[in-house]
Amino acid sequence: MWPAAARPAPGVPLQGVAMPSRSPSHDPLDLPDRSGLLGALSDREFATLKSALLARSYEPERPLYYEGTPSLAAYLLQRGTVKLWRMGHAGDQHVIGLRGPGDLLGYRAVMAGSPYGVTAEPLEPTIASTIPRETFLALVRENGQFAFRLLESMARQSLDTEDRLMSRIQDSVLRRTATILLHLGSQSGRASRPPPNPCLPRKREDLARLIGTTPETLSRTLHALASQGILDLSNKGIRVVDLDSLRRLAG
Amino acid sequence: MWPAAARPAPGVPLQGVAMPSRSPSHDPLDLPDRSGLLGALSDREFATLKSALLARSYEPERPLYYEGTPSLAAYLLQRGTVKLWRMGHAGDQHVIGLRGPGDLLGYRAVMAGSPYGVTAEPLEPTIASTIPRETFLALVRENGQFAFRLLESMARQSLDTEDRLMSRIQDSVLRRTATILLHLGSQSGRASRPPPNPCLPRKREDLARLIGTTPETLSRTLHALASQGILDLSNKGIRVVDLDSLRRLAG
DNA sequence: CGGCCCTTTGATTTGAGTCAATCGTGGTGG
DNA sequence: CCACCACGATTGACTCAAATCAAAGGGCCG
Repeated sequence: MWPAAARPAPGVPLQGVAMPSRSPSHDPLDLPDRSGLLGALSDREFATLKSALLARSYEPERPLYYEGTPSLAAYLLQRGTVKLWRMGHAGDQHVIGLRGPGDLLGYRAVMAGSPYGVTAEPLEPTIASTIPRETFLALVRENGQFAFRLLESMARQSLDTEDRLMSRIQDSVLRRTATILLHLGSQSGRASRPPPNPCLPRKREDLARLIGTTPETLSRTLHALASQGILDLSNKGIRVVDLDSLRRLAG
Repeated sequence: MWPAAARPAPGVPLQGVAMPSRSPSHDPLDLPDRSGLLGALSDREFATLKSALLARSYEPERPLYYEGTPSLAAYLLQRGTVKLWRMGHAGDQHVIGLRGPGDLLGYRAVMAGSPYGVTAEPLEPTIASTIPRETFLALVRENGQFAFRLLESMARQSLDTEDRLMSRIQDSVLRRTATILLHLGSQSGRASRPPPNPCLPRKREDLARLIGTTPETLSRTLHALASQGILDLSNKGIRVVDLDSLRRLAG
């Protein structure tokens, strides 16, 4: 069903599979809050939901759920970053998007009544609450405002995903590389002036997969950019030298 | 904003811009019915909606709306087939999907509050009702069941689109061709035994864009399949001869 | 009959993947 | 302290699917 590499390695112990309960109110990150999507819930609904939730922690690379498996629940991400990817025929990963704290995961499959369309894999230690399928559906059915917000959210994400996939279909590796470099560079807050950008995957392979290419091709692309003085690849770290040229390449 | 070729040609008169009202019950195709998504509406809502609707006919190749323009309305498709496509950097079309009678168009952009993500272009003479943005949003806000059905529908379409785009990223033209042939063949109800399949775009170029390739490559692929006795390309119409082989190729 | 499209066929190009060899670097143990 | 190893990064050579460019073929309709 899923590639061996992605399956939980039997030998590796799971740390903190069941989240120990924390102090109930002083660490908001560990409890769902009502900002964002959940803001539409009434007090009663929120209370009901909380009682049905099962908060867990997840280790990096141990997915919350797997593409192709029955969608038994939605997940409310409370802490950490999760990468959503689809498996290629050769078992390779195609990253569809990233999600962060406050995001709701897996609800699309739940609403469609289909298996999960992606695998949701934490990039770092992550905490998420499980919302069982029926609980979630009841919530949507009974709360029009919640449904409305969900619609807005799903519509935006759908457009966003479509953009990302279209880019992979029609843009050259060079252009996609430039785009990612720009995107990842800016997203790290105060830009990439401090030489090593913490947001860029350290390994070439990870960056390559994010762009949707191979390490070899990425290497060539990066060095081509470096030889034009657009990047600086001095050991450990990619630094953008000529931001304007990079923007031009990204279109 | 959009390519000149796709913009409405100013000189061509629109036939039947305002749909004349027909006998109220004997031609259901020309009036919105309450099957499908609209089934969730109450009598009152349905009446209100009908009074707000503006039914129009559209000529082939004259889009209902254009990618990148403000999403002013959703459209209820009543007759005809509409192709949804995104523009490539070179102005080329990338077909995202097809929609038929009963489908709701453009609601994703309306819900997201963004410009349309695609261009909706009729493949044949088409009739559709315009649902102004605010009317639509009010409907969704006030009718939880409608919102719920919309969520289900959007979730399914989103997964479907993602599948289609992923397939374009990682499958060969041969495989994609086989898949489309299968898909379009079965979707036309009582299969493709009557020689010409009405659902297949009659022009090679449209089919090619749907598969995500060029007419030249599609022609080669089709004839390769024909020479293996899998297809019959006798003039006017593609007929599937060896369904099993086609399934095998589609994976 | 003669255009006009659309389709097909042929020849060539090309971007990127694959396979394979080499290079660097940092960690390890002798 | 240094040789050596392991692993990732780089470079090179080759392959390949599909796009592109270019040139015929058909049909169909006025």
